[in-house]
Amino acid sequence: MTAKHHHEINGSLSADCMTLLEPLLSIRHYADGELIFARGEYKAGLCIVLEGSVKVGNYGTDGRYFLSKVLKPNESFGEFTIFSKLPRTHTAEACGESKVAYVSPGKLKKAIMNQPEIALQLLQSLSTRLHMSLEVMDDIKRLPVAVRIAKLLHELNREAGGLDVRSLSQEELASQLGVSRMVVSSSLKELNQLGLINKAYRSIQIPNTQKLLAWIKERQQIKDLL
Amino acid sequence: MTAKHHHEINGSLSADCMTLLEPLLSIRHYADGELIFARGEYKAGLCIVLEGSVKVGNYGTDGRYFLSKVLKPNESFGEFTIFSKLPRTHTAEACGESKVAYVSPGKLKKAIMNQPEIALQLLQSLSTRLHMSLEVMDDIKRLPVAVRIAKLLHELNREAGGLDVRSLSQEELASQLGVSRMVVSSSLKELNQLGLINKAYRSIQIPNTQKLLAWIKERQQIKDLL
DNA sequence: GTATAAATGTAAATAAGTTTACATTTATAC
DNA sequence: GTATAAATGTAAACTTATTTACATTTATAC
Repeated sequence: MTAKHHHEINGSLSADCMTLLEPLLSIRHYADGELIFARGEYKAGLCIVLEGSVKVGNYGTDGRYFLSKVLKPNESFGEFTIFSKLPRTHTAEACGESKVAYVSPGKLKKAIMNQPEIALQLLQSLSTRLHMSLEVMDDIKRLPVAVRIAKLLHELNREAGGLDVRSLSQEELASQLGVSRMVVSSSLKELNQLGLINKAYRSIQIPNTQKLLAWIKERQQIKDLL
Repeated sequence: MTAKHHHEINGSLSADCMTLLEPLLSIRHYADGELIFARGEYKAGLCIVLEGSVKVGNYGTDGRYFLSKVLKPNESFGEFTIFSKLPRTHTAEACGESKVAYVSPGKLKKAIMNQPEIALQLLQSLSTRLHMSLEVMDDIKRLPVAVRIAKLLHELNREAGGLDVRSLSQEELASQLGVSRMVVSSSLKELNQLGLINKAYRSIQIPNTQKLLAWIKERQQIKDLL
């Protein structure tokens, strides 16, 4: 991919967007594990993670937990409660001490009418996230778990800014991918033996990002993009 | 779900939105199977299906085809090429004689700045589609194929306006769900034996929508929304 | 009508991932 | 340091879906 065409794929809100939204925000603090929104609630509003993280997922009738995504600062959720009048379909909980901003539907819509740049920013975030979501769905359909784990690790590594992925349990990886912990364990063993990762207790290092990426690309099943 | 809260979940563009966008559209006709955009292309632009349908998917390096979605009139695609400057990640092909509208990035952005209502409409479409996509991903993680087929049939049936789903091969269903034709065949057999569908050659009828929905809800694994 | 192509049915062998169960390692609280 | 909890390793039994292979049914072109 040429430099000209290289763009970070990231669904979080840009600094510009945060500046534009700042006057609209009501800020709330949450303790670790505290409920932010529950599945089924009709209270609409855009939420933006400012500090800490937010776990979005659902509890099955049998008590099992299905994780959808762990949101980090500048990531938003709940757009559809504003623009599509749908109820909350996922439960959001603070993951560690967290600071979350809230924007009411009325305020946001009014702001968009006055400052359409806000809309452009939100459109960027939503279109990127839709795109990422569709890509992940494609991956689920065609890639074995080991490759999907490799992609997730690479992604987490990139987001964290090239650092090693500390304090990340295999349980969490499994939850994030929607697979069992056991298959994560054996896949990581495989990646480790190939020298693509260095695994330790609650920690995975990627010694060579390029090498990992090359390994993934070989297994993508579809033609590479430029 | 109360009437007050009932909303059709649908990612397509509203009639209002189509009216707003009308002056911006360049229209093109495509023959059956004709290429609209190929994976990797950088030509940005929003596309809206006006007539016929558009198949969005990708061809694997081994020739296998992975279908993402079949788009029907008033459904759009390619937003992320405008708002996120990403290349086309999927190949779009006409599926039968089709009429597709095209909006250039410049025109669309300018129109949004002048008429922010357009942005609200696009935000609705995108947030709904993101939401639907995340729901499907949840389903993939926790539901057996038979239930996912039932949900897809119910959805197709609803979209088609309560009619039977004609001219729908099991191959297409399999492609859409990303599973093999054989498991679709046996799942349909199961649904048929339960009296939830009537299947025939290239056609599936749903005799009782409520009954099918009830069967699905029993198997959703998570608490029903209201 | 008949031949052909498309779609569907079915079943055995295989593969991938889950579940269950328990051992082992590592961190942390006291 | 030691006890305890959390995380990880591993393997067998099981489940689900794929692959391969072929038979059968249905539509369509001639």
